[in-house]
Amino acid sequence: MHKGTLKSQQKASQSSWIRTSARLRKLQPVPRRFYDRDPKLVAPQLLGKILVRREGRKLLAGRIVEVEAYLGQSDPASHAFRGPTDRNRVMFGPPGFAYVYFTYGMHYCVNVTCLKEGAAGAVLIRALEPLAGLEEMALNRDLNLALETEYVRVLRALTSGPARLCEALAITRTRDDGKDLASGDSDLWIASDRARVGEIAASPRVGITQAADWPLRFYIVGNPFVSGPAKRRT
DNA sequence: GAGGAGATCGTCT
DNA sequence: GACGATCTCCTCT
Repeated sequence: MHKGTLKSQQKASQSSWIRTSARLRKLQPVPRRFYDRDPKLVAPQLLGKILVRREGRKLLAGRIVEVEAYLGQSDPASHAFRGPTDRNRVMFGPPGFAYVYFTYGMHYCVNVTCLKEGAAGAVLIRALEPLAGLEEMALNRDLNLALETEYVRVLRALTSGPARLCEALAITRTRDDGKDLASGDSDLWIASDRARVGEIAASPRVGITQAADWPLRFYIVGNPFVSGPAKRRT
């Protein structure tokens, strides 16, 4: 996508969301039964849903544009492959909850749990298209959205990656691991505005060494907020 | 634009 | 003690 096009489209999208942010507060969370299925089915249908963070009176929100499915104890790449531990305990609980883990000594990543209690599927949220609370997200990421010349680059860097989006939405293990994402009473939840999603593609998951060729990464084709180099985004 | 290396610490073996 | 569901910066082409 042309940089100018991205900028104008995003600004239009953002302003329309600011006008309708009251509507966001009224959106129903995606119900728990949605997650009570095979992560392979949940993952592509999670695209287009909205991850919402409440920070006091402010709402930070982004549309999910890239995910990965992890199949639990049948998946060598899953943290749950070797059974329950202190770290992955949430994955073995009921569906629709946040599994937040810490990796590479400095990053958090967030999953939503799938399948009934005892089975450990999850979907990793890899990228968001920012919709509301962009200034707060930039602040959380220690980035500056005010620089006109840097706007497009900074905008894309806000939430295009699993650790980036966690930083933007201030998601940490201490604060959010085990949080109910299917409840509007939570300060972190997933909502649906029934927006149309474009073409969806599947590819191998990123950054893993086991089951590295399983096509369990799903993303919206052509969306500029999908993570990774341009050749991986389309 | 592509590729490589360093950062940094929780988790697991 | 080794590794990792990552990101950023720097160098090279």
